[in-house]
Amino acid sequence: MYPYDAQAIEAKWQAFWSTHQVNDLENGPAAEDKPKYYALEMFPYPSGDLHMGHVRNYTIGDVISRFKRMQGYNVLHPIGWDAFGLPAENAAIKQGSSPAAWTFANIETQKKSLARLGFSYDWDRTVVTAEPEYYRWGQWIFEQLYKMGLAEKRESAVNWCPVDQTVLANEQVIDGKCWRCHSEVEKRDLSQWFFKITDYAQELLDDLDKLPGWPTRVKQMQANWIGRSEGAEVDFRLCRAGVGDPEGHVGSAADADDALSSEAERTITVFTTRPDTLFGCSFFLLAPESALAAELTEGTPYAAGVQEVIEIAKSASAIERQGTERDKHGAFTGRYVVNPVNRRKVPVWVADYVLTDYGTGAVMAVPSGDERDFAFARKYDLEIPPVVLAEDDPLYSELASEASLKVMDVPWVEAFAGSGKMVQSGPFTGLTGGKNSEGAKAVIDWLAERGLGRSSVNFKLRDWLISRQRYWGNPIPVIYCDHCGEVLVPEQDLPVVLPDDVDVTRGQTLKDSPAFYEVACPKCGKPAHRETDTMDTFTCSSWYYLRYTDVHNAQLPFAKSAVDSWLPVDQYIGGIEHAILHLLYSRFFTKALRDAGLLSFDEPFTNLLTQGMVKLKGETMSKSKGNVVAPEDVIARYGADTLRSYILFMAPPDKDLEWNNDGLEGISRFLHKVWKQVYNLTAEPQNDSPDSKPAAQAAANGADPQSPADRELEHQCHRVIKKVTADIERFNFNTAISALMELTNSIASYLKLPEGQRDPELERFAAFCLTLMISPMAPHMAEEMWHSALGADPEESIVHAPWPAYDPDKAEADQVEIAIQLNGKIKARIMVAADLPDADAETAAKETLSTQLEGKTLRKVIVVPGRLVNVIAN
RNA sequence: GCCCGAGUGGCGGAAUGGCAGACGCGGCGGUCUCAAAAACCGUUGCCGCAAGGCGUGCGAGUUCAACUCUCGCCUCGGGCACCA
Repeated sequence: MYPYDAQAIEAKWQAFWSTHQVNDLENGPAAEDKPKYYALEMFPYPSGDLHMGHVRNYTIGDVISRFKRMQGYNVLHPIGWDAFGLPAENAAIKQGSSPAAWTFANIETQKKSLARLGFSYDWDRTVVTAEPEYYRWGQWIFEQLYKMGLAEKRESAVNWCPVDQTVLANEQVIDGKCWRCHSEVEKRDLSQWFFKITDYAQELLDDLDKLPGWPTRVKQMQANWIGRSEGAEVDFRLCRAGVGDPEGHVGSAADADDALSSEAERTITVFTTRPDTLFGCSFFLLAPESALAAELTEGTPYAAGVQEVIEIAKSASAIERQGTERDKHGAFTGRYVVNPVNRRKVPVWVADYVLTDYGTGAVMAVPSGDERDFAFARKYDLEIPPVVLAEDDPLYSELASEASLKVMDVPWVEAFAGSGKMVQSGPFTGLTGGKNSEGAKAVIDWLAERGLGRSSVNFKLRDWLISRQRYWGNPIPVIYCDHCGEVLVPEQDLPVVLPDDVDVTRGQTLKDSPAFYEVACPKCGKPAHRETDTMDTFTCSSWYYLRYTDVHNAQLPFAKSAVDSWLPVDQYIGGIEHAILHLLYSRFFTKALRDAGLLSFDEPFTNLLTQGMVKLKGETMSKSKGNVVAPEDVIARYGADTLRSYILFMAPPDKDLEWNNDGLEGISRFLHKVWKQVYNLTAEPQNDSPDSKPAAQAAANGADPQSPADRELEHQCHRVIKKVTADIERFNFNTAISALMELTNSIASYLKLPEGQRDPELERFAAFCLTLMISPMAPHMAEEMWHSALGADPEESIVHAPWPAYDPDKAEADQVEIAIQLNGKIKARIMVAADLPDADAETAAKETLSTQLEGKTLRKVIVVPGRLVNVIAN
């Protein structure tokens, strides 16, 4: 035996794995009879070297990959880089270099670190999104989506980050701030490219049910984000201008008749989830910045009021967004609409809490049933007629059978938004009211019969804004021609290559590269210019997992046969921060590409593991806080195997991990112990069998243990194989390592026996088990022991060794300790045979408790085999 | 406000409704050593000399038996939030 020198061993085997390409996927016929397994970790963004979060993510994926390989799967385990994006530009500006130089240098750094950690990637399948071989196909996919009507350019109010000088998708605005630089996001009206993810809103929601292997938390977050609401559209007729009282209060039915009969004005449709409260609608609201509000008030004395609300909304947004209770602002427009259900004439106001881009931008206000409308009505002194009441409300007994509106104001301090009984609601009075209630359905039916409304569904999800006014991204393959308009770059001209003559350090953009910008129209040949926006980096990461299956394809982004045989990803692993962003976009891409006929599955990731963060003293590690533990420092001191094992052992993978240097010492001690034991176990003089494969032989033959100590060690080996196998399958890596520690403790006891009393075959078997089982976590050390202690074929890697099997009989103990309870309280523990019949266990328990049972009446005896006997007596 | 999680020794954490605290860290005691480190051995939930008692955020309930299931709270973490 020689001392465990992690640095030397790790360098040696990393070189071996690299030259022998042990982790490359065998695509040959030999692999065809093996089941496929696609293990994937979210690829890194190359911003500097790897941090502990990466190490955790990739260690988990590596253990799963190695384990599955040993179990006989054909494992696809690739890596790549999400290489476009703003940080590269910012770094380039800061350092006076180029985004490409910075990015590719970081990729080299990370590549070395990944190799230094011993991760078993198929390096032949690496994908880098900033390389034309990859982004070409991103452009191609854009064109497919365009042809399907899923990509379009349109004018819209969009999120604009003034610091990063670009627009942002809804998903990239967190609490009103830019997800990257945290500056306040503004609204701007711009013409931008969108992917129509909303076309898939319903399917994206429904198919969450097809993902039992995803954490409920993530599914819940996506469901919230998609935000489906069921309800109805209701048509309100706008009264002719000049009708109504100037106060802006509810008018009479006669007024309404007058307004409607004299001139059929336009219809304004609203969306509501509470059609059952329609009778309680006492005013009507428009978003202040809506075109309709401007149109209705233009040239009237009310225009100034509306303008004021718009100003308030703009100026106060920063502060008010932070507050829990935002003050509401509104103004009367001078106009009225007619409530279709009772023909009451209600005033139209603008209110800053009405969103332009949800529903129709217009709202029927029911102050008695909606908190916001209630607050607005109180502030502007508008009527609050009660229409849905809780049955224990004192008002209810008074109004239970009242069909017409009598009570115009509720005495409450807040709105009642719950389920209750409908009152003052004409023919619907007495029905149950509430979301999706019988009353709501009855009102929808009534409206639908008369053509005044219809059931409807709304989503919070917005289309995905993919334009970015930045250089370092995938160019949008579109040319603008004065004659032909918007023209796609012909497929044979792809990729549109990102030019390298743009100097971002001088604030240049793609427009400043004439060679890029000035171009002939592909249709008419006349001078035209290219789109200068690039695509959101999330478009690059929405399909990289497909490209891995067919990285070198020069005809297509991937062959259908390749993705259909490898996908969906069996296990995806990454951080919770992508619960909505990347994971929602990727699901959308998969569905869109399926509809384009490019693949034939519905969901990209069957199982998802969201790993917890690595923290130091309760805080997230970050360079700016200066509380970073650098992986390279830990590797330099202890080696990669120790770091990997430590990170697996300290916490279950989905929980946050608190960094602790003492724990690191502990795991290091454990690995040294394993090393020492494996060499001690195999140090016995061997029976001169140089040619055979002793390890495999030991496993096949098993041992023939004689002594109780032999039987105990053998049992422990089988028990631990069973446990470690089950634990890794459930990703309980921490308890898998605990079980291996237990095995080393058993081996330590066995090794205390004098040499003559130990069975060399059994010792080899124990060494064999320990080495194989630790190999997914500590692969370098395992590989060294596999060869130098267990005598494996010098050309073969432990990567390809089969996972050890256990004998179910031997995995169970012969003797077990059972608890003897009297009335549920433990009184004694006794050793019995594991297969002791219940009747005998009962007898043994009664004997044990004989003195305590004296003078008592036996009521009942419960025997749980192998665990306990509970005697009930009094 | 709404929706998810999570609360177990000094610490990280274990427990298909069946012996709470596996495993590790730390602590204490010891062997070896001139000494220390390393290594190894023993011990370690709390109170108690002991017998024994108390213990999984709090309060009820179901059960022979509850960390685990049910109901009602408390605290912490996360997500969403004027979505009609």
